[in-house]
Amino acid sequence: MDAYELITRNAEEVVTDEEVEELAEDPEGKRVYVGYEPSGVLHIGHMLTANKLIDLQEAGMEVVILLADVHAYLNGKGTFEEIEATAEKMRKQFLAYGLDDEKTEFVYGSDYQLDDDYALDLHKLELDTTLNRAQRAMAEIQGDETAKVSHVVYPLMQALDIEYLDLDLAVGGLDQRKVHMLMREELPEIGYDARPCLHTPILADLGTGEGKMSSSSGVTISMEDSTEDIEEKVNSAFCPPTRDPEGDLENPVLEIFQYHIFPRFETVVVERPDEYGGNLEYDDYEALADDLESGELHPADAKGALATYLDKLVAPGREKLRELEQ
RNA sequence: CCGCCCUUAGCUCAGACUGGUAGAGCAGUCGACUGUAGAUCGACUUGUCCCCCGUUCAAAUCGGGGAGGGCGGACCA
Repeated sequence: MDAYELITRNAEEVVTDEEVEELAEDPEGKRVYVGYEPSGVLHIGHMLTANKLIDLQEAGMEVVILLADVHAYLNGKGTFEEIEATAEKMRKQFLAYGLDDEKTEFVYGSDYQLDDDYALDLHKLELDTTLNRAQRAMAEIQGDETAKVSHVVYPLMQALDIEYLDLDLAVGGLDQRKVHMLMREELPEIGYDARPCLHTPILADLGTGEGKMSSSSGVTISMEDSTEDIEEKVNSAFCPPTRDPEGDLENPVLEIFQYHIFPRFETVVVERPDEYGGNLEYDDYEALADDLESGELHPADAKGALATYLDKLVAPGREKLRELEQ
């Protein structure tokens, strides 16, 4: 797999393709980031962007993880002390998950976001951005809450972070799209370069297969889950024997194979009783999805394998959490 | 500062006028059927009715006070 392919695989959107192609020509030492509001426990959504970061490290890039404590504060997630504690837990789980300690730089937002020059640049952005625009950028992150002033400052800081962390590429879920577009428009207005960005998809709800509605309600897999929890959640997942379920629905089991399992494992072995034809082995996602579609692979067997591999991904983080509690 | 509206199950809300031990839809849980899930049947669960004080035999409901949330306040029409 060449660098460009590795950098862009499984991305839902690349902005712009030309700019990323240029990065891919010499990825060594280029800086990329994802910003996370600290939460004590890593979940499957964090893991999805982390997978992309691992790809980028493999391509030779330097990864910056922003532990966005100030953002969390602005989003009403608690006191700084509380946020700090969860951020540290989060950092350790990312390392346990498989990010390279040598090539990963963890930065707290509060390390630089309270400096004078940052604050002045932020005000410059405020002066240049309409309330309406900032609020729209924030809508996905904010949910149903009534907008506070802190909520409109939030995306402006995200834009500014990309300059202050000296990045070459910004990564995020598709829910970050409007924030990144704001960044691309506004950074040049205050004299900085717009950066390219890369968006991972938002996977469908595991329980219902309903897509595109970011985080919120449904079943989620996290580092807190025991092996049994994972088996149970995966077993109760929506999984018709097809790649394209009726209507707007997606097949979340296939999605997890595509975005979480195959990027991290060379081969996937589906254990199957002789009664149903014995074990199956796959080297890539397409082969597995084809077999599910054709009926060669039964959803129940696919789920068994999915739970096994998901558990392998979660196990180190789960272990780390256990250590931290002692 | 002033005015109006809202607060009841996890969610959206009914019930308040006319006091009598709290309801619906969705969600959730459990069975049946499928070698998964869903769909479909069948059953089940769910409460600080925002808080305090008062009236009353009895308050989600009436009265007073408070909290939280939403919307509004010029001119023009």
